Amino acid sequence: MVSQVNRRVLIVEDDCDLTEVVTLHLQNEGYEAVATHDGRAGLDAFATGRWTAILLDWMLPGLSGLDVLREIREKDRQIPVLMLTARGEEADKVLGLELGCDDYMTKPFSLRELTARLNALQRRVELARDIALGSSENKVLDFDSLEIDHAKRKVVVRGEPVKLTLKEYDLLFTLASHPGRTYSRAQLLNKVWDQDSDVYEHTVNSHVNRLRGKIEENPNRPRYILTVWGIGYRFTDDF
Amino acid sequence: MVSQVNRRVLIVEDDCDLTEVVTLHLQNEGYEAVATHDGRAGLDAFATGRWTAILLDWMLPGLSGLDVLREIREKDRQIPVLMLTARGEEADKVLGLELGCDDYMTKPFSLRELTARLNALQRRVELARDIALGSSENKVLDFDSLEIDHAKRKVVVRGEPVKLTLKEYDLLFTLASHPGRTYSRAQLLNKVWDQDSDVYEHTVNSHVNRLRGKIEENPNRPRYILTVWGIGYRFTDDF
DNA sequence: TGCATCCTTACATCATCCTTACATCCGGGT
DNA sequence: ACCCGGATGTAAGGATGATGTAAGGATGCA
Repeated sequence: MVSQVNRRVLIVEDDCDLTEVVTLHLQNEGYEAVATHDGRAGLDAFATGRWTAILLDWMLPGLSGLDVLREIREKDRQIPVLMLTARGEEADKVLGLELGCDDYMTKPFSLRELTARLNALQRRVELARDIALGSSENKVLDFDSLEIDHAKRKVVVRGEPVKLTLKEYDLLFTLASHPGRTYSRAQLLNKVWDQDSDVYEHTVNSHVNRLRGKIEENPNRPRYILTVWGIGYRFTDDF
Repeated sequence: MVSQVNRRVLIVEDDCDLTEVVTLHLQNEGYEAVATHDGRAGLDAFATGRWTAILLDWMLPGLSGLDVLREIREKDRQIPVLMLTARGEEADKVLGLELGCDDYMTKPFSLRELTARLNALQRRVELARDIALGSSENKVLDFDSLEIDHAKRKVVVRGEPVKLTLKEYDLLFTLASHPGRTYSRAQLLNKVWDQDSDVYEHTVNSHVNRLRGKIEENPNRPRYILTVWGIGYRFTDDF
């Protein structure tokens, strides 16, 4: 599961039964969730600025959901807003989305889908923040003394950068992406080599051999790339 | 209306009638839209790196939409993906969203809602990019003996100002903006050259060659602009 | 027209890859 | 325990295709 550090959702919805269910469910999913029951209270809560997302009902007593959305967007263009509504009218959805909400769900909705959509939204803003902060978006596979930085296609073994060729790298990355999973030579040919290149399966052995020579301490007693006799190869899952 | 500069959508959907309608509609809305009709073609198109969003069908011949999503997310965690599907199953939606798509629509859908959701997604990433750029714009990239002043488009190497042509500068800046990241020639063509200029990939080599001649001490043993064999080029990150 | 820049082209050079041949290992049957 | 056949390990070299390089013609702008 993704790191759900400090996701705090403000719920603005007048139906108390619904808010209770949603609140509990989101709390179960690791969110901090607080409900308010009309637009004014919602805006006051929003003003505290402690929220990472907002769940906003369309139909509210007093200020409408749209009014609330508008006021929110005047102050904060960034915070993700997911609107809820009993109406399924296309025109309403379009209007809501154009006014700056990020997603739109029609009642009745499934709690799991609500959570999933909320998660997707939170993931996106968290990603954006990470990038803005400069922490690279690199996916780095990190095994005990073997690191694979896929964005840079760089491999470091026991502290030393290692120069791998195209095929060597692709082969390693494919295997290391699913530690413990066994790939036949044919499967590796399909993944690493061109689809229709007619290449001997033995070629895989050859490349595995050179790869081991570069990343294993004892190539004849490999620790990372293991042979599955009669089947193929797998990356170890001893981590 | 928000600045709709260069929104380019890649559509991956096997139903040709549908893609045609969607393509036309999106073009009407100011998008550049191109359709591919199976997963493999979609991934190939994705690899060019010229898209700002992806519209992805769940059911595809060959690779499934989920497979495509997975491969896309391995390479790019950022690009917004909107999934389309005939199924309305909650479990599917949840799965898709958890695997990293940003929104999910069930067929049949309204074109206006599709556009609205796509707009909302694009707005969000553009916002994120603006924020990210705001913090790094006008920055002077300063490598050990190579300075790039982007506001002035001036480059100084080992104390000496160097005169670069338009393309040379754009190429250098693109690469140097993300040290360590590898760009394929196709990606560089898309970033540095006009989108639809049909230029040989070898042209990139040619420019890299001249650029090296101007900024490298030993052009045949480059220190800044490195070749990634079989892939493309990258700016060194040895700083 | 003159100039700078760019794209193409042709050719040289180089890294990588596939193959090949042979050694070694494994597992099952006797 | 031994042997055998097939699977795997190993290393080297030529073929292949990618990249480096330089020159010249095309293009656009002053």
